[in-house]
Amino acid sequence: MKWQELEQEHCSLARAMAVVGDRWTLLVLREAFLRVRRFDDFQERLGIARRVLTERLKHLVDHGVLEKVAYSQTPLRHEYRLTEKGLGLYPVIIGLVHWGDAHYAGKKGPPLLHRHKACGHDFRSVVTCSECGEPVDARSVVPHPGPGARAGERDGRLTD
Amino acid sequence: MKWQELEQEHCSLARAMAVVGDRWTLLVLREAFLRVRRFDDFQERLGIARRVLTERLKHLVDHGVLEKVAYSQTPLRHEYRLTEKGLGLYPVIIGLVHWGDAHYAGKKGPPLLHRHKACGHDFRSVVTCSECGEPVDARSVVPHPGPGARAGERDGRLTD
DNA sequence: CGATTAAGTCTTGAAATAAGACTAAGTCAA
DNA sequence: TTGACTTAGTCTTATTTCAAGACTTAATCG
Repeated sequence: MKWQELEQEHCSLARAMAVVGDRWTLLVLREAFLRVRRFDDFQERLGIARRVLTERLKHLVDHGVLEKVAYSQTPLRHEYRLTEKGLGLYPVIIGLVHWGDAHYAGKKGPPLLHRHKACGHDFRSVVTCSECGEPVDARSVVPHPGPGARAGERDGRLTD
Repeated sequence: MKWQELEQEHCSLARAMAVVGDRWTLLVLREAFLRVRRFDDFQERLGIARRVLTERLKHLVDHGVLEKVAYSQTPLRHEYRLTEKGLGLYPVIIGLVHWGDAHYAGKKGPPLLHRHKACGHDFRSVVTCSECGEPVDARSVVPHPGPGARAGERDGRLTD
């Protein structure tokens, strides 16, 4: 399968991966969530090849994850900001960070903590059910075909 | 930056990306969460090049995300199963799926729904704060250096 | 025996990446 | 008004990775 064909895939994860699933994109977004906005800042902090960064930023802008906003008219300069759609990736980012913290932090603990403004505490993210509010993990979920499933869809199968 | 150098990085997200951040790995894990376990099944469902699949599975096994378990002695055959560490990636997977559902599902709705066994409802994942239980989004979080931060760490900076 | 299954390995041409030099257009300081 | 600097890229080249699919190995099945 070619990578671009992913966008045509039926699965939501595949489509999400077509947008954010390459080696660099989530690292670019990490920086964006840390309020990095300018080309050279992304480049320097990540050590990414400039040509690749150009392409990734364009891809993210094309998909509405970032927007290019002028912050100066003379000379004309732009910066990249997360859109609402981009902010919607926060659960993914924080999930990866907390998984990394859990398994790869050194003895001293994680390099970065996250404080919840509303309650003032450093927190871990807990995924809960939108319907009952209880925490959810992989074993407590059963996937099944939804309204957008095609006939013969294999996903959601429960065979074992 | 070379891709392998990511493992040396200090940031938890970077380290997580070194394990699961390539084009194919999260799709392999999606299948694993759908209880796909065998080489040929992964290969066929994903259309991934066999050489690349071999490499990815080995990488995931080396990092303790999957484990290789014999399910037959004669002939000797193995399957790949998620470990506890691998199951810990569920929040990331479900986050990506729900983001994909929100932005890329067709008119009919998402192709796959997720039922919470405990309450019996199809649900969306809601990220909440481990300390106060309230929902959390990007804007309600302030990152700041943690115990594992190095002097001069740039992450967590709040400059704007 | 010959076909089939499972889990890979190997080969080859095509595509993506890393590293860093170079460019364009404007600002600032002397 | 020249020369250094800033920002946001583009371009080039060598290296690495990937896609596609043929081939391999070892055992079972009919």
